[in-house]
Amino acid sequence: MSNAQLAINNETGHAAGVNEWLGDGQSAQIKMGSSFTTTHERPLDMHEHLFMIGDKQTHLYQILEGVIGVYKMLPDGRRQIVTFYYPGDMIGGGDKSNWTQHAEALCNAKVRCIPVSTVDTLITTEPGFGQALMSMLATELEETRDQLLSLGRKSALEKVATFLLRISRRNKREGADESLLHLPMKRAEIADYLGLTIETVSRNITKLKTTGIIRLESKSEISVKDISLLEELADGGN
Amino acid sequence: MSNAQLAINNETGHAAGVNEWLGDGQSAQIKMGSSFTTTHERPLDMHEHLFMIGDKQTHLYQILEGVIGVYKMLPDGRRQIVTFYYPGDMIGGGDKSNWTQHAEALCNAKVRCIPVSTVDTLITTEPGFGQALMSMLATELEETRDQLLSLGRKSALEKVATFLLRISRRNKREGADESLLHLPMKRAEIADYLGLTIETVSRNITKLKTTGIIRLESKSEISVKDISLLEELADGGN
DNA sequence: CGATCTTTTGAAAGCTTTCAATCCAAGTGG
DNA sequence: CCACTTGGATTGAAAGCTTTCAAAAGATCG
Repeated sequence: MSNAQLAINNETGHAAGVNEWLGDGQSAQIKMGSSFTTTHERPLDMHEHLFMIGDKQTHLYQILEGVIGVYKMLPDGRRQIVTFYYPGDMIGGGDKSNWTQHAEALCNAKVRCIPVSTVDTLITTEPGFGQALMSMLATELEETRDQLLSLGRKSALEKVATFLLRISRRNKREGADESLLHLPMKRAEIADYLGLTIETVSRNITKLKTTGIIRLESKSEISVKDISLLEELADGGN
Repeated sequence: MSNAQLAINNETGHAAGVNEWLGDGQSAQIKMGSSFTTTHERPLDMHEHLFMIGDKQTHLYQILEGVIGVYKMLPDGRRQIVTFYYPGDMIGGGDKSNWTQHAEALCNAKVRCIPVSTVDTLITTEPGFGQALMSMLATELEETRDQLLSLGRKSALEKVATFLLRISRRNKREGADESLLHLPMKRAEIADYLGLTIETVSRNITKLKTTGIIRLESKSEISVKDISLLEELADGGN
């Protein structure tokens, strides 16, 4: 059970243990005491919605493949992506009966659907499961607060640097190359995540490229040439 | 036990039930099964820190009086306040052993300190307590995501309007006058919460005043003259 | 190879910040 | 009781950064 998928959206490196019960995505079953509960997988095409705001929260989702973007919108169409979920991450865990935002696949994806009733059962029958869920929420809150710092106080260049660094760190944590970043999402989605426009994102990626800090292998493939410089930029270099 | 203090930082109106165990701030004891655990209160002067980043997380705190600001900083001094905690709110509940941000009293305040060991005990002995904590975290995550939308996608005027509206709704929820807003914090703290400068906050409050949407009774006392207009502004008027 | 979607680049406009000065309210001391 | 001091809030003008509008350059797909 120890593999990269064990991470629960844990940017901070916490070993949130929800997957100890939910498995690593290879099995379709969840152990509950001595019995098992069957879940089902759901494939998602690029841009397909997993749920929309107001939908009844019937399941928790574990990302198996691809990346899911969760976002909020203003009535006039402005959009803010609040988080990207990667394989191994769990979506849900709150106590709301309805979703309070939209979730859309940013590329072809696959999720495991766990009925909320199963989750409720696990909480009462499996000691530690509730704690794991709590830990997951706490980690997510922590990351969201970091993002607040980015959106509220960082310049466009710093935001982009922070974003790339976050991907680099995720790679490192999962044993992948921390210098080779894959961006599964479009510039528009990076922009909506960083509170910028497409053009500003593009310009600042170009700036990082010109400075020699990164290299664009392709539009969605970036190699970091100088991580320490990137870190300095991301934290408001000092 | 049913009073305004029951709210757990619940902007969304959720009746998170942690205070069912922790009481309403009038008692110094917590019921644990048939026994009680004693906690202690701690008064805080204006600008006194409740904890600093990196400090060991020894207690959870329940706000009894005043307002506490929780913030993060960049190495060069830029600050982002991630949330304001009001009476009835709980600080903590994550699973981190150390605080990941600073907490400072914005005015004279008082908190009840609950040892983490007590919390751990409550989680295992009091059915429902863990759920209540989880609910609290979920609500906080939700609010933080709303703030992301503000910081990432709203104009300065919209941010200020949203901020005032949030206070108005808190008042309403607690049975206070939704049209008379008391701002316990300085402009500088509003600015650090909204990702703006003091001057921009001031200018936009003036703008709201000039438009007749609000009236400044004093520097920290605002009366809302047209709530629906304020709401329209806050949500990106359409 | 043409059509379409995405990214990049350029130039002007706009909004927020920065820098500076003034205003205000509260507290202090004579 | 009235200057005087002080910290905070407001207002003004210029600078700066990001957005907007527009167009060109790349990709992708049939």
